[in-house]
Amino acid sequence: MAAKRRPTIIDVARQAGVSKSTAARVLSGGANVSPKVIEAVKLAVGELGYQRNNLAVSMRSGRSGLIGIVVPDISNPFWAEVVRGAQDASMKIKSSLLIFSSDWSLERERSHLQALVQTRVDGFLINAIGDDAEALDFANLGCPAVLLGTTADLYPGRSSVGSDIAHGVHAALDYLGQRGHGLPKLITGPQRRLARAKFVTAVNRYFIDRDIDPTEIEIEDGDYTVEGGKRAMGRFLAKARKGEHLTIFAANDLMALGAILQAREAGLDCPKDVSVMGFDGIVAGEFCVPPLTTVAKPARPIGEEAITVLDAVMSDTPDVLKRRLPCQLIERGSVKDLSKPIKLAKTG
Amino acid sequence: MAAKRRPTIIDVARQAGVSKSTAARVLSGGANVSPKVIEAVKLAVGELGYQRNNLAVSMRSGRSGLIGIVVPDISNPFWAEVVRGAQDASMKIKSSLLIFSSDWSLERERSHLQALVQTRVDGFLINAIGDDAEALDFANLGCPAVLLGTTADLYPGRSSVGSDIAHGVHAALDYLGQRGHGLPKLITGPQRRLARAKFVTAVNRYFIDRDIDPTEIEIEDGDYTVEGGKRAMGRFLAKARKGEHLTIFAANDLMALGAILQAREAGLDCPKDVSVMGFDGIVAGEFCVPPLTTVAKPARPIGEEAITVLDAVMSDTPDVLKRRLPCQLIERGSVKDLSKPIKLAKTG
DNA sequence: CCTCCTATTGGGAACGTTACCACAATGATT
DNA sequence: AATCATTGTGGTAACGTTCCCAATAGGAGG
Repeated sequence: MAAKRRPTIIDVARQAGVSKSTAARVLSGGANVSPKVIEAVKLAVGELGYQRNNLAVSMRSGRSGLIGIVVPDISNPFWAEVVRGAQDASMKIKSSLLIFSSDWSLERERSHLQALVQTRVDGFLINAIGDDAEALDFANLGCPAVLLGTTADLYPGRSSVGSDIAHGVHAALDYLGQRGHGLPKLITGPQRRLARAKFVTAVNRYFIDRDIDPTEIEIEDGDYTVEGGKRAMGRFLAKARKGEHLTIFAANDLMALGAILQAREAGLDCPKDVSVMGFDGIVAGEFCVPPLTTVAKPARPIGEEAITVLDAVMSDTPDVLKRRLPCQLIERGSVKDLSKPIKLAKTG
Repeated sequence: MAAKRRPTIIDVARQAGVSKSTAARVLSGGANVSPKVIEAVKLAVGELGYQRNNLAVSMRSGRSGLIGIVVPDISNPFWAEVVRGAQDASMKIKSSLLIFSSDWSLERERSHLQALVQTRVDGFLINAIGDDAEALDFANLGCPAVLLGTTADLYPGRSSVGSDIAHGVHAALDYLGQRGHGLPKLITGPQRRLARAKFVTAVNRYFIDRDIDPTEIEIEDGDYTVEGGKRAMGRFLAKARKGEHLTIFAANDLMALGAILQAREAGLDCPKDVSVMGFDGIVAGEFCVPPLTTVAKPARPIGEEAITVLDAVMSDTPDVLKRRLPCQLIERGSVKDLSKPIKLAKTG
């Protein structure tokens, strides 16, 4: 088939009987155009079905209206939510979102970054994979960037938006304390990672600030999966005293879910025999039994705020903005109330 | 700060002491270039940190390397998974993905579509919102498109990729039959929507093909949310006979989850008193109690396949491809096995 | 020595848009 | 009546790339 060429502004101008300068003026809503010309051009646009070629505009203006976002995995509900927030916010600044999943691979991350630069995005959001030495060097990219999440602290010169983990941990531990729980046992992420260090540090700090020695806190490592949570819980159960009420604080919801499942398999009931506090706020926690009490990270607001900050960075604001959005405790049903001093047979 | 301009191929050429034509030849790996020139140009590229400007390439070549995808909501786990599949597949054809959420709004859909056309995407994937009269007219867009999901049938001239709902319904009903269940009660989506019609039709067809009259099947409408599922289940429970084992087949997992929760609130146990079959395969169903038996739509393969088909369409293949990917039954724990105590007598 | 062929290189146009400048026509001001 | 500002319009360059064509050099063959 003939696959007829898309009409350009020149076609519009010819159809309207004016020069392309004049047509461009009409299209950009510029002043100083006679009413009859405006009408003629708009008519021509309608007849031809003219659609502005943003590629040409981008090249000419040096602004592509494209924003990149690189997350570990877009199919992960948390990151999907972040992307959603970013998308909503970028629509407001008339930009489109280009997404990439790095799959926690440094190599992919690098390749995505190159693609972004070559596409001439106006800026990008990224959850950087590299944790320390591997940390990627953004500086020479010469492109506005805002970091997402915890690893942002490794790049002091870059703006970032993440959740306030210390605040979330604080809220969770406050809640556990109110409900009469002592030192919780932690199920964390893999060792030697910044995310884990931040979580553990926040817990320790909380107790130190209250003159409580946190060194006795038991920790088992997971890998942020349900299976990892089950295994960690299995280890806790193996060394637990008979009849002891276990209080678990998991570093993410999937591991918390695993802990609950593992307890059930061991014949223990949550929240009667075991209390579990999660960290994330994924939807799955809403429907499990018992529904998971957790600390929700503000995923969507993180995405929105990141775009706002990026917009500021793109408008060559020189200062570095580091935003930490507060987490929110979501009380559901996986933590028992032990605060009643009298031992009683509660309605389970 | 000076914000120095990004180097162009002209800068590279100057640095290497050759013309831009020659530099371009080297960069495109073209033949007929002397070895020393190749080396000089590559050196210059390294020194200057030259990155090809894809905007210019796109304009010149008429191919942007951009693919759009419009889904109802990227934060919905199902669609996130589809997007992930599309992303992986588009990487293989060296394209980047531009995402948009339509939020089931026709107006937004239209605006996104315009943005896509103006960005000069090479093609796009879309889960069209319009169900009938509202159906969007893609034809005049003059841009390769592949439709995602059930509404694709409304556009006979367009290629599409979706799940084989009839196949999934078939698998689910086969399973229920094997486990000794009779006619299930249906919790469907809102009336007067194509998706609902497809679901109900598939159920009816299944029974008619087996000489079973499906007209007695009870249906309650939901809205694809947990709350909607709970309300629908509440209505079923209100009219259920005492001691009757209820067999529920929900048109999506969230409503199935709602049904389970509602049953529990009514003091009924799933799967002892109530059996629930879902449809979707979302992760939340994996961790609820009981874990949800469901039919998983092949979300990621749909995304991948859609890009493959789009690639074919973009290479001006004239034929229309309509792909239906098979669903997969995921047996977990929400359907009771009634086949042992009761001998099923075939009616008809 | 002249011609032809090949290998290598440079020049220029084109993709579609916008911004700037120049120009003409009109009306207002001196 | 001459000058000036205002309004409307058209021409052209530039963004960065690739592709086509022309041009040059050197060597081979007559």
